[in-house]
Amino acid sequence: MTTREEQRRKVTERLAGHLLATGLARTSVRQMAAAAQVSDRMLLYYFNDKAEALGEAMGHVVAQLGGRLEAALPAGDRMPPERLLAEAARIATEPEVRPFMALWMEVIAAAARGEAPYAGIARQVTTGFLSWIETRLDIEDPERRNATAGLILATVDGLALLEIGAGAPAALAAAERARDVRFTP
Amino acid sequence: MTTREEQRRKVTERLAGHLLATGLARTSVRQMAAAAQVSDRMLLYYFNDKAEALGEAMGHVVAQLGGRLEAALPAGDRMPPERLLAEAARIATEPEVRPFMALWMEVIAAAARGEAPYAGIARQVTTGFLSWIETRLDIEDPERRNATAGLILATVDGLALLEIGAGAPAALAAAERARDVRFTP
DNA sequence: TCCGGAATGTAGCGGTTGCTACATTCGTGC
DNA sequence: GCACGAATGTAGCAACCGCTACATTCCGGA
Repeated sequence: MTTREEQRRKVTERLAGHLLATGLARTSVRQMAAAAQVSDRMLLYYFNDKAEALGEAMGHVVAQLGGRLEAALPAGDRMPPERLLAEAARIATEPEVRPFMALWMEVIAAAARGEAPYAGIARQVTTGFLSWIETRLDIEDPERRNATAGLILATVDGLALLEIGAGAPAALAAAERARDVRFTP
Repeated sequence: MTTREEQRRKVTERLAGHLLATGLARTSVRQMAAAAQVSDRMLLYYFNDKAEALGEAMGHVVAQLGGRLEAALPAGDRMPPERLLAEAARIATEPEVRPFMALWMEVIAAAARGEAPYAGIARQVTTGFLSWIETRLDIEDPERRNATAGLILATVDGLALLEIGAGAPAALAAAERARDVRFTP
């Protein structure tokens, strides 16, 4: 028989996949249980409540994305903001990364509306992104580096947002145009 | 006795206010009815169903924002993308406009998740924003003008998004940094 | 072999959702 | 004054929500 911890791990992975595939739309306890191939009764046995299950799954998703980002653009070599913006836009529009961005939009929106687990998650992920960007910027002044990281993150997130509202071609054209951006000084 | 059309108009206005004040969180039929000072039975008498009521209210909100944008930056005088980006960022962070941006984020997220009335609304509003920006850009080439408008919209929306995830000060610093952006050529 | 605790199933609670059937009140034209 | 349609209230439906009480099954240790 599989122990509770094992099942919890397995369910977490399946839930993460489910989130990436369908977003936050199908996250009722019964729907999550079905996606994890488990009865709803058992889902709430493995996790104390729905928020814990969702939080665990989101954590798994974030870790996955973290690894992917690290692989795509290893830390260590710093670059000017123009190049980092282009790289970030490129990565964010990769087919494998786009489910993450879509989910990310939903989390942000849920956080904006103050839904319980999401506000904390959004804050945590945002600061993670910001420091990821900052450690790759070759800007000396910390304040300017931080502000620039914010602007780059805003632009990349905004491109994902544009894709939702105006379609992929428009977003792609705008991402292309982002290559013409220069930061002064 | 007030006729159905009158009530419908009044309820639409109140619903628009409710949406701006509380977002999409409290949009069950009963909650909307309470906000409109009307019984839920009557709300569904004035409108055929919930989607129609929400759509009407969102339309009212959009029209309101449209007027505000027109007043803040009248059409007619075209400007370089750098200045328009700065102006747009300034307008989007005005206290009176921020409820619109917050609601806008939620609509986009709902659209991303494919919820019924929101996908259409998001598309309509996005193209409205894009053309608003385009008609104020002094770029000759239509394709470049369109792509630039998309990038400006993405940046402004992204700043609103950053505010949710990282707080107002970080978003403000990034918005400030957006003044240093130059477009080439 | 049996016992105890972990794992699992069954059933259902109280609440909210969007929506509607039915009855009643109301104002107006005749 | 009365009839008729518009306007409104009352009550409730079936589906879903998160969660849980209770019973049962299962397996390892004594």
